[in-house]
Amino acid sequence: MSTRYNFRENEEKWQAAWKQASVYKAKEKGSKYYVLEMFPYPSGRLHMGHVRNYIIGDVFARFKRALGYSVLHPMGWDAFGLPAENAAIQHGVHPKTWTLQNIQLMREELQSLGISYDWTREILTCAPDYYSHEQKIFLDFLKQGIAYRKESFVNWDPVEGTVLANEQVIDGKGWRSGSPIERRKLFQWFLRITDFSQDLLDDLEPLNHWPEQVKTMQINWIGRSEGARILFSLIETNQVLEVFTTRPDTIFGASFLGISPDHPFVENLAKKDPALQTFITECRARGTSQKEIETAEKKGFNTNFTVQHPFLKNHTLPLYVANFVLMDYGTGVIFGCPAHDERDYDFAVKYQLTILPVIKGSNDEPSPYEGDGVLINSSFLNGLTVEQAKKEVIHRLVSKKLGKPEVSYKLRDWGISRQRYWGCPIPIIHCPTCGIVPVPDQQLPVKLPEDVVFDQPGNPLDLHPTWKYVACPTCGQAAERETDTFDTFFESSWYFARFCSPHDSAPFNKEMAEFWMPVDQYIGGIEHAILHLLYSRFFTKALKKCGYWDLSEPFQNLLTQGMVCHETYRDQAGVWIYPHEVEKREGRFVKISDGSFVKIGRSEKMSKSKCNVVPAAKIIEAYGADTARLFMLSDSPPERDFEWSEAGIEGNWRYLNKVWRLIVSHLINLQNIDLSKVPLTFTEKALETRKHTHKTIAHVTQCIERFHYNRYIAYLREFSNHLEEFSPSESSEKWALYEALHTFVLLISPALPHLAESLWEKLGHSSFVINQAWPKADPYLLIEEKAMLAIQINGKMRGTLETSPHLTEDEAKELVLELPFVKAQIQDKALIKFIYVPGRVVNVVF
RNA sequence: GCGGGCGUGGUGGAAUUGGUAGACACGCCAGACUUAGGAUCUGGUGACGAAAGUCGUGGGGGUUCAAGUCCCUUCGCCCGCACCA
Repeated sequence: MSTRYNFRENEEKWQAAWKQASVYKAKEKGSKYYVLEMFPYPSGRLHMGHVRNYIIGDVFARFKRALGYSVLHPMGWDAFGLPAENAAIQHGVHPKTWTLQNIQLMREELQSLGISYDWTREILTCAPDYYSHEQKIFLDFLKQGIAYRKESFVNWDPVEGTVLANEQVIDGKGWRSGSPIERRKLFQWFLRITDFSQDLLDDLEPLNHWPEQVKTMQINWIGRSEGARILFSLIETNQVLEVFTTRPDTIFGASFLGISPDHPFVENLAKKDPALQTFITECRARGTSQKEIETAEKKGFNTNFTVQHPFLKNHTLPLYVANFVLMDYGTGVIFGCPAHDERDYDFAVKYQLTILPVIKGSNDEPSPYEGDGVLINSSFLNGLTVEQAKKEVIHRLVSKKLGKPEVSYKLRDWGISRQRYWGCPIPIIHCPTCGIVPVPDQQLPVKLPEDVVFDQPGNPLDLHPTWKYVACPTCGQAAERETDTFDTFFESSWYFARFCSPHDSAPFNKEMAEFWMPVDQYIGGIEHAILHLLYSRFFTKALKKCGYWDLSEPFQNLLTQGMVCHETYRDQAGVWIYPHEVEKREGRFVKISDGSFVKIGRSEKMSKSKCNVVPAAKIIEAYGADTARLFMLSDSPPERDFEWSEAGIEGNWRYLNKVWRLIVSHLINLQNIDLSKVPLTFTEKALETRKHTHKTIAHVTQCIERFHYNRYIAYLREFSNHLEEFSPSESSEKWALYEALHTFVLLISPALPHLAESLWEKLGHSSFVINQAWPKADPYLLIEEKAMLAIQINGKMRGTLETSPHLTEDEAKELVLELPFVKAQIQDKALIKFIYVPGRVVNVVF
């Protein structure tokens, strides 16, 4: 009898059998459960981060299937994106070829993991069959006023003559050219996500099964704040500048007005002021990323204009152009109150502006003081609290017609134009006569041309010799196609809907979508906490507005999983090297090629640049899918980072074999008895095993429901340790063993589906274990009659006492105070307190 | 800079949400067995101590009969910041 489990043979066998029987095909009947993992970008090979994500989802999908749900568990490819174009530039391979090859490889790897996907629903976002639908969706957005065009900034590389992604801007310079980047304005398409700000905020609250931190991040991102809009008139002209502030109460501490360099007023002014023009150019000599803008040194430019203070006659404030004032937030103009705002304070110190405290805290706080307090130096506001003062100022502004209350959001409209080839073409035609003309429905899809070249800077679509030249659909005159493509977040904002009816001629079938949606359990990386999830939520609402469905939120439950990390290694020269180039010899790590010592770095997120990646395919090849699955599940809870190690995978491989031996070696104990009859009485030993079996069912079920997968595996190990030592001597014990082994195999099946099938077969079944119902724990076998009571004296642990968990406080007191070690400690001192938590702890305080 | 997290033995992590810290493993140590293996089995393993015991959940302070868990403060690391996906 083989003592080793042949994973290669068995995994292949069961994968083929499942496929043959179409067991994972989703059917629209009964109670549905939609499990979705974030689909991958086909970057080349499946990495451990993907593997972890899909295994987490698979365990849950299999569990729900066993509980009797109709499960939808699909997979697809987020196939448009920048890396394909980079590959085209670097290696001369066409983005489509590169992408499809990657998908082919990754699909095979994914299938070898034995994940329960319904592959008949596979989606490729780069296929016209997918992206044509989003052109339709875009045109519907346009009709509803959700899509529009405006000018906005991009990262411009003046050497390459190309727009760069933020990722391609490193320290303010282009990644290839090394040339300083400038912000340049371009007409681009936007989606009015800001129209949904309040809905996106309000609908977050009932999402009880989303991680609190994700909700908090989204709330902060949307950034609702209540404040006031205040009008300031310029002394020198009769113009008015509008300021949004959340601190109108500090108006008497205002010492300057700061205006964004990108404000139209400033741009106008600069036409006649070369010095200001130079200042603006300086401010724009960096990328568009928020981090870059906010960490830049604070700089100002005195316009020599002044504005009238709304409440103080003969009091004016200087107007500075300030690089830290963002045009995208509020009105692009602020009033600076240096005594009570950090940034204003720094600015005032630099430009020697007045710093007048107007709020007094309870102590003498150092400037700037951003806390609560009582108003001082503030005319009619003196003595009021901050809250009261805000109300009063707004009231007075309204009566003077110099302002009004206002709610503002940090959330900005979503720019979806990309000046790139490998994306979905925006279905718009620019006509010199008719202007912007949507491509008519019957002319959809606008397909991406394949005959493009990447040997010159700029967008290959724009440079294509013929593609963009078309007749205007309205007047028939010569016109040009829009050559920008969609942001690839567009594809991932509705793919979950497409999965419900992936071959439908509409973007999705309403009936099907309303059957499967919302996604019951969504799983993906925490790095998507804001953008992808917010955009998908927005799309769901926008699609509702366009009549696609009657749904407001796409994802009922959300699990954000942690990253997969690995130790990093460097050779003697300090060059990063891969784990497979390293070996442990006599307790030290050496480079296999030359035996030199290897420097071990700390564990970091697996990345190609640090060479600490372990390819999924290699692991599956060496240990099999079930071992990889087990390791991924057993070591860390899903939401935490996962530490990949050679020792870890080895240990789990050994456990797999242990399970195999456990069942196989017990088979002899199940012979020659009638297992179909439940015995009327059980020996104490049999009963103990039965209790263990049912407690394990209860524990495991709860652990899986709560995604405590590492504890799920821990309970299985504890149970198998028990079963290893169990040797039945009479028939009720044999029956208890039979029950235990069958239950064990059922319980491991979501985690180790191939091994479970093999063992199920060994136990004499010809059906699939994955089609079996999930076991139910017998409540009578879960009852505890004994509890270990912890005895504390003055809060310190001093011993334990085995008792019934149902003792009354008086009974417990009587028992505990008679214990010798308790008596010895108390002696004749008076008892002050006796604390009793039934079944858990007593604390004797004297 | 702004927003959100995390921190428990040599290692990954447990700890019915304030009630016996270290479940379950990995590693290590000792032993057994053997057709000498990437095998299996048994025992040990938080630190200090001969023991009684003392100390222990990044550091400091606090609340409580009782703190890994709650509060304040501090340090370190990670994620996101709107054109990577």
